[in-house]
This record gives sequence, C-alpha cells and structure tokens, in this order.
Amino acid sequence: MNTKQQIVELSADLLREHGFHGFSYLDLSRALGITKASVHHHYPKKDDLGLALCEWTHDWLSQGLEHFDTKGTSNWNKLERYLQAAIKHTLTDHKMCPISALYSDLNKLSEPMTLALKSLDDLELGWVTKVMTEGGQNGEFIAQEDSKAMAALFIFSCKGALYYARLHGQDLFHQTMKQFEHLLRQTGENHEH
Amino acid sequence: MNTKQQIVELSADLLREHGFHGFSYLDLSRALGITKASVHHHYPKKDDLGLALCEWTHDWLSQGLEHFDTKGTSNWNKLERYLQAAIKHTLTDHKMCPISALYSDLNKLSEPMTLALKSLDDLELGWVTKVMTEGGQNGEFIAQEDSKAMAALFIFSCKGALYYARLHGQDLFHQTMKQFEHLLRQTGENHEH
DNA sequence: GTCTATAAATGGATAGAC
DNA sequence: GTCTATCCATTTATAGAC
Repeated sequence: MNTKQQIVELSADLLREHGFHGFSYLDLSRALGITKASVHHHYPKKDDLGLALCEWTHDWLSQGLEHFDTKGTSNWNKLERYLQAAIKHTLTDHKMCPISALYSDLNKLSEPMTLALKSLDDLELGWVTKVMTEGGQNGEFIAQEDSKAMAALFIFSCKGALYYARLHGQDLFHQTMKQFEHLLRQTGENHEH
Repeated sequence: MNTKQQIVELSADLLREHGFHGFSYLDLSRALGITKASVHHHYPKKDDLGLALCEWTHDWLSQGLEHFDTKGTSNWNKLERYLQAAIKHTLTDHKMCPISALYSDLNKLSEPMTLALKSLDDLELGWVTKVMTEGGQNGEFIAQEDSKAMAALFIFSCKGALYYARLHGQDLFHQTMKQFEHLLRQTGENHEH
C-alpha cells in the first residue's frame, strides 16, 4: 500500500478514536515513520485530508449498507445487521462511528467538509428509510405515514445510545434498541437470535 | 455581577456555541476586557472552569425541569415543554444543549468532568423516566415495561434531531418528534397547541 | 517522495509587580 | 484583582535541499 493510502487509513482510525481535530500531522508522521513535511506533501492542507476522509467514510458506509442488504432477509434483519455492526464497531472495538466523529467537530469544519458530511447523512438516512418503507408495506413493521421520520428515530436512537454507552455502560444501548424494536414491530416478544 | 460569575456565564455561552475545547482563555479575556492572567486568577486551570460549567449546567437543567414539571399538566405536556425549550434554545438561539456540547469533547475531558457529566445525564434521564412511568400508569402513554429505555429513546431522538437539524433543516426535527409522539401515545392525530 | 529547518499562530499556564 | 512579561508545548504550514 502506498503512503497516501496509508495516511488515509491511519487517519480514519484516529478520526474514529479522537475526532477530526483530535489528531495531528505529527501523530500521523510518527506512526508512519516519516516527517510531518512528507505528510503535507500528500495532503497539503488538513482540509484536503478531511475530504479524503469523507470519501473513505462514503466507501466504508456503502460497503456496510450493501452487506446489510443481502437479498432474502427480512427488513428487520437488515436493521439488526446494522445494529450488530454498530455494536462490534463501537462497543467492542471502541471506535466512534466516523459520521458521529465528524459531527463532534461540526462547528469547526470547512464548508466543503460540511457538505460532504451532509451527503453521508443522506446516504445513511436514505438506506434506513427504504428499509422502513418496505417493512411497513409488507406488514413487518407498523404502518408509517413518514418512513423518513421513523428512520431518523432509529438512527438517532442508535447513535445516541452508543454515545451514552461510553459513560453509562452497554446495557443502556441494548435496552434502548429493544424498546425501539418493540415500538416498530408491535410485539411483546424479544427478537430471536 | 462579579468577574468570577461573568466568566462562568460567558463560558456557558461559548460552551454551547463551540464546545468546551472550542473557546480559550484569550476569548474570555477579550470579551471581558481583562487579560488572560486575570482569568487564570479566578480559574487557575481550565479544568476548574470546566467543573464550574458542570455546576452551572446542573442549575440550568434543574431549573428547566422544575419549570416543565408544573403541577396539573399532563405528562405529555411536560415532554412538550421540554421540546419547546429545546426548539427555542437550539433552533432559534442556535446554541447546543450544554450536555451535548460537553459530549462533543468527551474523549478529552478530565475524569472529574466526566463524572460530573454522567451525573448531569442521570438527572435528565431520571426526570424523563419519571414522566414516562407516570404517563404509562395513567394510560396517557402506551404501557412500558422499561420506562428508562423509553426515556432514553426520547432524549436520544430529541438531541440527535437537534444535531441533524443544523445540517438538514428544522423540518427533520419536527417530523422526528411527531413520529415519536405517535409511537408513544398511539394516536394518528397530531397534538393540539 | 522524503528530508531539515523554520515560520507563525495559538493555547494553557506561571512569576512577580502594582 | 489586575497587570506585564514570559514560558513551553502544540499545530498547521512552507521553503528548499537531496
């Protein structure tokens, strides 16, 4: 792998651990065994690196969604796969979702990065909306007049619960999403594994 | 108002606009017309200031919750008052919730501040849980096996929607919380104003 | 592509005079 | 309580040699 790719991969890790303003060119140079000036050669401004990270996140998210979307599974199962990925990523590997990581620095991001972030949201929100719509139509979920709002409810609950889990423990995450499932599927039963 | 109080009040504003690491002693000194050294005299370390901000937020939150809690109103009305305050604060005045602002910097906060933040969460979550429990018992809301999980769902939805509203517009906030209301109250009707 | 060297700015913090 | 002066570390960024 060439240096430029290594820089993005490493930055993606550091982004998810510390946020965009939580790592520096010095951190990158030390980890890669090169100098700061060399990092600047590949990404002159940190904003260039930031845009590359948005592209990286776009690919990361697309691949994830495609994987959750496997043909032949129920719509609820798609959401469960999303949640399982979130659990592994955040609760096990202790990394933030890269979108949440970028949101942490929202007020200091450049306009191009802000726009890129918005389009990442749209990708994620669009996917969950589609799942909600289909699940509502085939009777898996309760009927929804506004699938996008239900999708937002799901995403906010999941990401909020992941944030709080860092201070309040993992149980709160599981209980919150179990509650969401109950509301969405209108069943008193827990889901099967 | 003495200087020490002025510093906290101003810091609380800056916290809600830029996060805890998004403002500096220089910002404070310039706005107050004194030097950095004078600010340090009142709060030697920034962590001291941070703990004072947690206290300030505790008071701010307590007063808010007490206000929403007026006797004789329905439990749903209490949640509506909470939402109205969130709307005014964030969508109108363009300030973050101070708890969310502190969460933005979670990975860089000192341990005392992290503990203080957790206790702020507990205060808020406890209040909403009580409202959910009472509303469930008197038939206002759907029956809940886990009021705390429902409270968490409400808080995460509200705060997530406020975050996203900064990029995606206010409609997403209103639609999301309308969807939550529908799930909680099991009615197809919109709420009266 | 990588290096040395350096610039310019910022942020937190302290010593000591008034 | 406030000031001047200063320190030290960090971060982003550039010039120019190899």
